[in-house]
Parts: sequence; structure tokens; C-alpha cells
Amino acid sequence: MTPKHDPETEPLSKDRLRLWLKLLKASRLIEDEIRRRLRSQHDWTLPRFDVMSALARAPKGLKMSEISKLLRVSGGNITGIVDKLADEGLALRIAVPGDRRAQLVRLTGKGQTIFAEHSAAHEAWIDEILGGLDSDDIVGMIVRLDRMNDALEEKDAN
Amino acid sequence: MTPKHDPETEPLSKDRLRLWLKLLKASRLIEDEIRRRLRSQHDWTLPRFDVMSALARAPKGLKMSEISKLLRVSGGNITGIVDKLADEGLALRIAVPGDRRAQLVRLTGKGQTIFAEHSAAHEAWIDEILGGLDSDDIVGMIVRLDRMNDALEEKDAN
DNA sequence: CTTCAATAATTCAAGTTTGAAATAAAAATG
DNA sequence: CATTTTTATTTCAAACTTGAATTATTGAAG
Repeated sequence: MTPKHDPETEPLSKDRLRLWLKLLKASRLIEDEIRRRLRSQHDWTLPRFDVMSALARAPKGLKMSEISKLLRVSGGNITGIVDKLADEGLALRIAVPGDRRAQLVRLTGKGQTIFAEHSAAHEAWIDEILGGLDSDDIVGMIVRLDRMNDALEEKDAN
Repeated sequence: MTPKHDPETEPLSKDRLRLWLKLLKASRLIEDEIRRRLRSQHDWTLPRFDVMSALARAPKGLKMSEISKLLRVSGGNITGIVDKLADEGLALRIAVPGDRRAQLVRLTGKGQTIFAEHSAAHEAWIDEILGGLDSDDIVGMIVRLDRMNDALEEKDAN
């Protein structure tokens, strides 16, 4: 049963696949570059940076489940990373008054200090890595990614 | 030493960071969805799919280094995945005539058959997942991602 | 030809990551 | 109140991933 080659929809379907592959490529190129610099210049790993980044934006702390939702990684994963950050005195687990199941995770002062250094470098790297793009491209991409992410998250809530 | 807030360059810098975060978000949303479906519907993993996908496009085979370059993952990683594919009779290592260091990896008939099924499903998923985007968004994004990837790869060749 | 540098893969330890199962507590239901 | 379901987290095995070190081979230079 050969599918009909509809000149309207067929090329669009191929473009969707091309779009995904290019999106993935861009994402990996940038992520790899950040990972490389984080390791070579700060002896740090990307997952640890990501978790601290989420925590840094929430001075009151985040529940484990909130971290994993924000970073879109599994809960078991976050447990391991927070364990290590806590061992090193960079993060803290705090009991939640009304709920003995949950815990709030917060950066310690030491954690905040270290993250601030990494974060400043990170921003500069992104600025450099994406420096070749003009304003129209950046804004055009942001607008489209917003639409895309809205559509994707809408579908997520199935 | 507070940085000067140049009204020209400062917002653009922030937009670059926003762009990266949105790009990463989109990429993770789509990749997670594909991973989920690949596992639940085909009992398969994404890394294995990715390697087979690269091999499927090269009937003559690919060297280990070519696979890792295409997928932008480390060489040691590819060794492990190809080992398993070969163990299961899905891929084959072939000696390269002029170079005893290198090997060509090819899909077996069985590997091609299995990949064809996964690939067809994969294309349909992408079509569905990105179905909410109109043609202008897709083409607009592709054009910009091409420029972005060109710029990123150019920098890579340092 | 011999030495030195570059290339192709593999090995390995450490760290991530997932997804399923287990544990515990809270919320909803009857 | 007892039961069931849902929620929050941890545990764990299996798989993936990196980056550094190692091995083997090729290529270049003298």
C-alpha cells in the first residue's frame, strides 16, 4: 500500500523531520561546547550546573519533584545529584512543615558563591557561542520556539 | 566592577541566553517523547536507534569515528553500542582493506529490517509531534537553524 | 630505515540517566 | 474511621556517556 504523494502535505512532513534533526544538531553542538568549557575551565559537570541553576532561581528552595520537572529528567536522577551537592556542602535539604514526604532543597551560601562564578562564565559563553547570529534571527527563533514549546507542552498534558 | 548596561548590546545578550534555554527545552521535550515511544512501543532505546539510523544512510558502512562524528558523541560510547548491535546480529564489523586500524560497520539484513520498522514509526511520530506548526514556522526555523549550525560548526574547526 | 607525530579503536573508571519497584505519607473515598 | 488512591521520594539495575589512558597502525620527516 504505497502512500499517496500529496504535493501539499508530503513535503511538509519531510520538513518536520528535517527541522527536528537540525534542532537536535544545534542543541548538541551548544550543549557539548558548554560541557567542554565547564569541565576544562571550572572542573564542573553540566548536570550539577543545571541543578544548581534551577536552585539559584528559587531562593526559597525547590522540592525534588519540582527540580526534576523543571529540568525534565527523572526523579531518581535528581536524588543522586542532590545527594552529592549536599555531601559537598553546596545544597541543603529542609523539611517541609505540612508534608513529611517532601523536602525543600536550597543552595547553601557556599553553593551560591560557586554557582555565581559558573553562571557568569556560562552567560558569557552563550553570548560568544551565539554571537554570530543577528537580532532578527534570534528574535525570530525565540518567537517560533515559544509557539513550538507551547504546542509540545499542551500535548504533554494528555 | 559593575558592567555598563549598553542599551544596544545588553538586551541582545539576554536574548541569546533565552534562545539557548528555549532551544534546549524544545529539544528535550521532543527527545523525551521519542524515547518514551521507542521504549513503550518498540522496546528499543534512543542511542541504539540513533546509531542504526546513521548506519542505514550509509549502505557501504561507516567507520567508528564517522559514526561518533555524525552523532556527536564520544568514540568510546560508540564502541559499546556497536558491540551490542553486533552481538545481536544487527550490525557487522568489516575490515578496511588499506588500514588495519579502522573498521567499517554495516547493518545486517536483520538490522535493516528492524530499523525500517522503527524508522517508519519515528517519522510518523515527528510528523505528529510537530503537527501543530504551520509551514511558515517550520521553514523559518529551518533557515535560521541552518545559519546557526553553520556558525557553530565554523567555530568548531578552531 | 628510524623516529616522531597523527590517527583509529578500545578500555576503563566515574558520573549520569532512565524506568521500574519499593517506601512512606497524604488525600480522597466510602 | 478504614480503605484506596495519589503523591513524594528513594533505591536499584541496566544502559549510556564522557574523557583520559592505552594499544595498534599509519604517515611524515630526517
